[in-house]
Amino acid sequence: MARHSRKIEILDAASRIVSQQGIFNLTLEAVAKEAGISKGGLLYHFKTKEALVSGMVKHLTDNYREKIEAHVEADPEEIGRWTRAFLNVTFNHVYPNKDWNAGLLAAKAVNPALLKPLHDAYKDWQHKIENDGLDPTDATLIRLSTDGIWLSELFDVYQIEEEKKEQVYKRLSEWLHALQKKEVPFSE
Amino acid sequence: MARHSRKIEILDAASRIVSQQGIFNLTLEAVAKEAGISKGGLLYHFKTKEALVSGMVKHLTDNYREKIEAHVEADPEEIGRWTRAFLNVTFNHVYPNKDWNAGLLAAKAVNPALLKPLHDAYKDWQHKIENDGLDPTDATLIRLSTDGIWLSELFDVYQIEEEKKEQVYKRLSEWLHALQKKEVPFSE
DNA sequence: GCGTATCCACCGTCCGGGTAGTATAGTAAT
DNA sequence: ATTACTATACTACCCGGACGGTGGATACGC
Repeated sequence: MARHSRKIEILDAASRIVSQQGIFNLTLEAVAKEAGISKGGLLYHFKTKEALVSGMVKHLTDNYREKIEAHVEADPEEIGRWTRAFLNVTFNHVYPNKDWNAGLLAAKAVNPALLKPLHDAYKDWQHKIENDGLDPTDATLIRLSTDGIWLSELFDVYQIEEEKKEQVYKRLSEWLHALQKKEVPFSE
Repeated sequence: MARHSRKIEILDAASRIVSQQGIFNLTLEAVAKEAGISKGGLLYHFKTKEALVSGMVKHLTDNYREKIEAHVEADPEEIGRWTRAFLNVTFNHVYPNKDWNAGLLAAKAVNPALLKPLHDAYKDWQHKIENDGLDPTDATLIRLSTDGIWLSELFDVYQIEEEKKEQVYKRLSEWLHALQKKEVPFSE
């Protein structure tokens, strides 16, 4: 058995607890139980609670990064690559997966500085999106709408019907397609 | 002295603690101290911690509602009223005020069901925005971008320069203005 | 116009329960 | 011998909530 995958099992268990039972139930004992491990075993892998939460953020950031990079590489069209990757990955992978939110909430509660890996990823993407061969402000707006869907669902303020959700996604994709036509020269 | 304003002072104190020190420091004692009151006095006004957080959500929802309604009433142009109000109020009042976030985070942590007043407000606004005399999908996109700005800043994943922020706002306003021209018949 | 009863807004303390983290002793596989 | 744990016990602390006050304002009876 890949022994080091145990760490990821623990991270997943922690995420499940946060998304199903909330931050205040993220106790070391609860995580140990959910992961099918003893408290001592948990502390062997993560020396403090903060280290555990830090691991959650790193884990989700790595996954997010991987998915976006894979999408960019598989995209035959150069213009709008990053914006398209961000839209599609966020909408289809991140957004429906409640556990992504758990890391955010846990970090924000325990110590916001732990969000740094995610900040760095976003700084990177924002830069890529602004230099994606599209009008940078329009590309940024597509990014923001996408985040808006994700994050407003996190607080259950989305309040948009399932059917409209698809329409929004379609409209965003079409808009992105149209933006390709009025190409903006790459600035780098 | 308006004695019942004391409740609002307590709510503000609680918000300050959450936004400056995080959820885990939102203890009754800390709130009491920040509000310049004793713990017993605090419990007189809010019988449980949950009641306190519930008060935070209600307070911010009421403020949000008032501001949006005032904006709608002051708007001479009928088409796009609600979308414009949502954009302007969120961008200029809610978004720069960190304390608005505190209520969200506190409720999500303590008991997500406490967010109901805010859900109801959003449900209302979303309905108004979809029937604002504009193309409903485009209007929804404007709403989502606006939320995206607000909420991504909450997790510090905004990562967009100050200057670009204004550009985004301007682009959104222009877009809204352009949408007015290709009017869509009111559906109600 | 004076005593008194009630109520309001608030104070200070105490207690039971829970939690992070430490310690320690042991096990099984490599 | 080291790694990767299990199991249990213990400490030191903290927090929510209950409870029993208290001074001052207001209302009521006579």
